[in-house]
Amino acid sequence: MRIIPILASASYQGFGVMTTVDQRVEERLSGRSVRYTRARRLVIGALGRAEGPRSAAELHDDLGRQVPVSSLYRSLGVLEEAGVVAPHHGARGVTRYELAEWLAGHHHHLVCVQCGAIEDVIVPKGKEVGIRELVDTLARDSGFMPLDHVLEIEGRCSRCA
Amino acid sequence: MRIIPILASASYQGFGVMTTVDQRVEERLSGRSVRYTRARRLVIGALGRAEGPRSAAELHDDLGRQVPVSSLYRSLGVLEEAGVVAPHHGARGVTRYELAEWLAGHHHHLVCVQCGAIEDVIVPKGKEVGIRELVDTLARDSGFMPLDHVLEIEGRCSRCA
DNA sequence: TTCCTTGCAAACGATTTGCATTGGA
DNA sequence: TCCAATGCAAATCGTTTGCAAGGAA
Repeated sequence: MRIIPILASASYQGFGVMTTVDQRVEERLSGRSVRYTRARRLVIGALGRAEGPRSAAELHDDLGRQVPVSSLYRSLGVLEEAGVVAPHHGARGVTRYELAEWLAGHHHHLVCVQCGAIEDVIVPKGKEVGIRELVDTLARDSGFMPLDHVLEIEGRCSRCA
Repeated sequence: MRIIPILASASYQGFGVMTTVDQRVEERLSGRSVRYTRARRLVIGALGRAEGPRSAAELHDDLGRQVPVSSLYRSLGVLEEAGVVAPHHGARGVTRYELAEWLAGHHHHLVCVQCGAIEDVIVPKGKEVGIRELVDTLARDSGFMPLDHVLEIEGRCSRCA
């Protein structure tokens, strides 16, 4: 989520000055009696540094293979349950995770159909409001209760073009 | 894709009167020297009848288990390669397929986070133009070559609400 | 102590593939 | 005819889980 420096930075959304992602996660987890263990901290750190959603295997590499893949799956599961990370389902049945929106800010995805890489993008506020209204209308008209939305832009990234 | 009767119907986009999905697929495949076999016809028929993307397992049921799952995977692979169907990656590593946009018309998805069901929706033309412009801008600004886009609206469907 | 987390390996489920057989242009 | 498509079973690959050991409260 590094692309969104402003939203992801220290003081965001009512958290006082100098509240880091790590601190906000810690607070949320303790409020739910969920331990913020070493492995979980490493995962949050890696996701905070990533440019987009990461899979368990990718995180395993990102973290220098010091955390076994099965533990990553378990950590990701707990963090997802706690609403700290959110899953994204991509090609070849791979699930990638990213920090939840209250941590990373609302954004959309550029998905490379060639190499599978996913990059985050943010939409200018004005446009985003338009999208949200559209989403609400479409959902309501179908008796659907909208919770979130993502605009997935598929194409070829600069490297694969 | 049944939700989009007008776009999916007989005469669409420059194909003469009474051109069915089946005929258009036949034409496209023969133009590429790809056989339109019994299994492939059944798959196209089932997708044409579906309300949204279907997985290999779901198609297996839809077709009364007369086509083995492995054959469905192979048919879907060929049809995807030929640009006749398009994949959608969902929860639990399940890939669902739908007719490509030139057959089904451009649309978006309502994804139920509870049961995983996906429903197609179309956006009024005016709004859709706005989305397309936004997509082009966002992609270009990131050195990305946009090919397609889907607005995924996640929420709870009427049955799960 | 007591409950939660971790690591390893076995289990699972979706998808892919090898191979012998069948089918379509 | 003759290569491509199919069916079945075995193999893959991402992900989940059982179980014993390690940690924190």
